[in-house]
Amino acid sequence: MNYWLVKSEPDAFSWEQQVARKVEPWTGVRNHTAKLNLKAMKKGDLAFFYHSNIGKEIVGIVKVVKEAYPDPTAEKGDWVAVDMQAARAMKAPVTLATIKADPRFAEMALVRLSRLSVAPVSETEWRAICELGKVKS
DNA sequence: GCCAACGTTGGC
DNA sequence: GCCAACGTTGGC
Repeated sequence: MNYWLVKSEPDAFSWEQQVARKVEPWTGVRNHTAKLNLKAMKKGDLAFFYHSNIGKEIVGIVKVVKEAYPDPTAEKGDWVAVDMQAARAMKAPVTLATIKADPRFAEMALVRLSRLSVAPVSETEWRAICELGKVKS
């Protein structure tokens, strides 16, 4: 069981839309590092849903319900998508500012590789963020 | 194969 | 609106 963090600009696709549609393909990733992370996802893995640009906070948790398959939105190249299902909302959104201010998260990919849109999260980090967000991990 | 120029992402 | 970080492109 692995943990992840996926970013979306709420202008393009928000947590509210994810909740409304329940299961949604996670498409449009066009970065090789992010693609490798998508391919490493297993059914049942959990990911934080992060709002980039607007909000800059973790707002919910999604579950991988379908492992990597060819991204239907890609015109060429072997890009992949996974299907995500809304699992639960953070009771208290965890902001980037909070994460940056907390030394426990100094090594997080979210902090160190700010442009990476699909990033791994360690189990320790996962538990700590769930605590801050007041949801079960 | 190197590197400068340029484009994109995303935080501030 | 600016800028840092990073990826991509194209000339050589």
